[in-house]
Amino acid sequence: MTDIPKTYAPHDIEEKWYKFWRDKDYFHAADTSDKPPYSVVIPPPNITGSLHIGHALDNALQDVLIRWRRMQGYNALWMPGTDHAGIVTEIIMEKQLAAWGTSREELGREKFIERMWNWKDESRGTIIDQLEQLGCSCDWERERFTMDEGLSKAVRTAFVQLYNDGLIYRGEYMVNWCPNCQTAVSDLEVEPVEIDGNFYHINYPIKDSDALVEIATTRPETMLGDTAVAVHPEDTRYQHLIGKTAVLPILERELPIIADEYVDLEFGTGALKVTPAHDPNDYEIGQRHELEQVNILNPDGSLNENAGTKYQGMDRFECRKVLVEDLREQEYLIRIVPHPHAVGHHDRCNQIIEPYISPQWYLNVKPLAERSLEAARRGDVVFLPERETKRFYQWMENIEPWPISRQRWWGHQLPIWHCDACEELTVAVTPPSQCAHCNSKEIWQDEEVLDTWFSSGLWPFSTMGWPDETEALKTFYPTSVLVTGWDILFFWVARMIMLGLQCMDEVPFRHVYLHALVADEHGQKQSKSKGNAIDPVPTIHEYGADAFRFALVFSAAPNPYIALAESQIEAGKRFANKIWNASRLLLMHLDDFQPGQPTDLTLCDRWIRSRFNTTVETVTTCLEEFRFNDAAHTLYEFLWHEFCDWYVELIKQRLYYTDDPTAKHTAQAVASEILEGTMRMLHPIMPFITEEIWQRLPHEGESIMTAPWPQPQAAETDPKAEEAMQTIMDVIDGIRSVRGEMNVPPSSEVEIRIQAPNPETAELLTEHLEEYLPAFTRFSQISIAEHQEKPAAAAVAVISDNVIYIPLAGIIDIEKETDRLQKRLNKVLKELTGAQKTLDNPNFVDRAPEAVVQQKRTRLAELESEQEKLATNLEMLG
RNA sequence: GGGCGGGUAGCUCAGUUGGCUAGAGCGACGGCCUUACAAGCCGUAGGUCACAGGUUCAAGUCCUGUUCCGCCUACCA
Repeated sequence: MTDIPKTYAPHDIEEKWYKFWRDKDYFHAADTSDKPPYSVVIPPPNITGSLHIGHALDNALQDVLIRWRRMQGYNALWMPGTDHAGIVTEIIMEKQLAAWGTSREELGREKFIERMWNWKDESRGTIIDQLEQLGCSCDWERERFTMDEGLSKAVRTAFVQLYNDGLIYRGEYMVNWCPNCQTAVSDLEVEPVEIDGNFYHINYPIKDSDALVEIATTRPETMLGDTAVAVHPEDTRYQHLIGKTAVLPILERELPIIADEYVDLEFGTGALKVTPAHDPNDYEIGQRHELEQVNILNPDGSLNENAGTKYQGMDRFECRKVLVEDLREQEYLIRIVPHPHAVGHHDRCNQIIEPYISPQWYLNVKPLAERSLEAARRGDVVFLPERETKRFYQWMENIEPWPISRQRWWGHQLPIWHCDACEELTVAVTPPSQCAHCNSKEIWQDEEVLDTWFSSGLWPFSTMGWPDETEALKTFYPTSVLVTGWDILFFWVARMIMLGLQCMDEVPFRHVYLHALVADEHGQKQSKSKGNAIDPVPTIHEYGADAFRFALVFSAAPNPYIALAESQIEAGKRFANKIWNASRLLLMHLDDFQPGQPTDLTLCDRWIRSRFNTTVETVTTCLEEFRFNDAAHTLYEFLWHEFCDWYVELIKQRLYYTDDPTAKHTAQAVASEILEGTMRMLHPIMPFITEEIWQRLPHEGESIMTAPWPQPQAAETDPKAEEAMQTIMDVIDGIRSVRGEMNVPPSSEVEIRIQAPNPETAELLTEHLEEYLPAFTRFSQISIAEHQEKPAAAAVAVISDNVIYIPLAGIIDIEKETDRLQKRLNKVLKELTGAQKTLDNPNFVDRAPEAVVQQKRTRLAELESEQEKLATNLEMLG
């Protein structure tokens, strides 16, 4: 037992235990079991990605829940897997190809996809390995990938169902087009970014007159696609122009001047150029007035033939520059006014999005959203923290059709076949050999792929084998809780709820816990470019997985952001070391321990058992309520500041020196029992160190992972022991405080005289203090009596109605002692006045609960006693 | 424009349905290498809980307003 290293070295044990758990198959949850089910599906990380701190938090919390429920006796499934992450992954690959001097077009679709799969196979291990390093107890034999065969079938099945229900349709509308990625994206993928733009004021001549109308635009190049000018119908400035025709500068296209209430009288010049093909509002106006749509852009963002020969082929931003110069030269340009405004950027590549009309596939989510809202309102799914419910409602209530097609290659190809013969569509789960309408063999599959979030939306049931009716689905669906960051509530959580209700007729999870995003220690978002990101892997290496996990869980308050400082991880490491060393001490004195029930329990034994019992209750409640940080905090406080600071110190006497084998045995038994139980409670947060220590302690079973979660034992709650210990600890603190403040060196032995007017207190202190005190401070002799004479030149501490005298001849400084006591007295007086005032108020006595009043009275009496004793002693100092 | 969250110790943050003396980690200061731990131990200082009202016997906690910060959402060219 003495071969335990002095400091905790995480690396030596982490790998060992993880392998042990896996070999024992503890992570696996059976499809059928007598145990009640508990299930969580992992938010699948990008298969080609690596673990960042947000993942670390997310998965640490899931592992806490899973390990805890598993210990509670649930058949706990943590379903792992990865996501193909369509566009981002493809962009990274394209960059790599460019570096190799080639491109996806050059390779062709088939070769490109082949490369993607190779890359996927190579990099899969990275993120999985990182999750393992973190200690995640995922059921690895169930690992899934969004593009594996089963999940692909699920995607096609869901698509076909939705199509047959008339919810999927194709249409040519205005979409957010990313010229860089050359695909449509949904509203959610567009991030408005404030830029320092300009307002370009331009004169449009009125046909057959010298009059001009001044318009203002932030995107002058779109004028090449203008097909009207609009004013507000009640705008007196422009009444005379309505119905007339303006002439587009440069292209000289004729533009009807129309009246539309959309136009804001106050904004700009009040006259709006209308570009139905390149602005969502103008598109609507165009629909209302049956305006022509002139598309001036190619998919790559360059200008097409409709823009005129001069501008054709230019990129849109280059065109803007040239065009503005031309307008200036031809005296159409009036002025350029700086105008900061938000412009949509693609969240995956950060390039400016263009509104663009193109044929896309849409999912009409409105009916699914209504069902989801009903389910949420009924409480079938509960959001935590509660404020997230409102966000969910708000988004669901204002939901727009979801454009689900992407003009990319990496992803699930639409299960749609076009027929060259009859031009009808065949939509099927399995590839058809002929057209369903005319039986022609001249069919080909649509080249587009689905939005990645479509397959992610099926994740809670596709991973369990849907559309097959598997045992896993029967057992584990709906899952118990989904744990993820609030930033993907709409992207992912909302879609899973909609698709879960659609495909499974039941919400995918009962609870959604939306945790914080991790920021740095100053509340700044962590990002690689800022250089303030904490990288989990080196962090685990430096501090250990347990320390890192503890820091994450300890910080996981229900806030939108966590400011995680390196110092908190450091604190986690120190905590691990504390656990290690407390265990080390105990283990060094367990050589002769024969497991068995402790017999003669002393006061402190009963106290620590009672405190442990309370801790079990608190921690369990915290976890039930997803208050992870409170759970961690409670355990930290108990283990460090109660068990280590007091209990362990108190039993050293019995462990080291006693000749009484029963006394020693009791100390050994209680201490190991408490530590063992605490390790079990701490296991979900710090799995490795707790297993290592648990294995060395007396225990039942082969792993802490499968050991039962501690149950509160009502019989061990002992308020009397807690009260008595509290009194003793207060007295000890009083003595320590005097010594500390008077700078009495720890080595010097002082005399202690305690006046305890209450006979019960006097008896308690007489019985225990002499025994307990040596663990905390040195003294030559101690006397406890109901009355004491104050020795000359003594320092004084007042604890409730007890007075502690410490004669300090030669050390004591009258002035310093006077200051010290006066300061205490002031503090007491301040609180006393307040308490007196409260109790003098008849309304308080009448209306406050009896317990609160009684509490206040007790406190007042205590304060009066302290005040009196402090005053007397001050007087004696002269 | 609409909505949400926040302002508590030098820093980062806890503070369950209003009710004991507002707490923790880190940092600061003073003292200790006491055979589990200096990644430690002991002690000390530091807060008119953003501001102004209100409800209540009682407000960091509930309500109203003001202000500052952050975020989400939205079609102002």
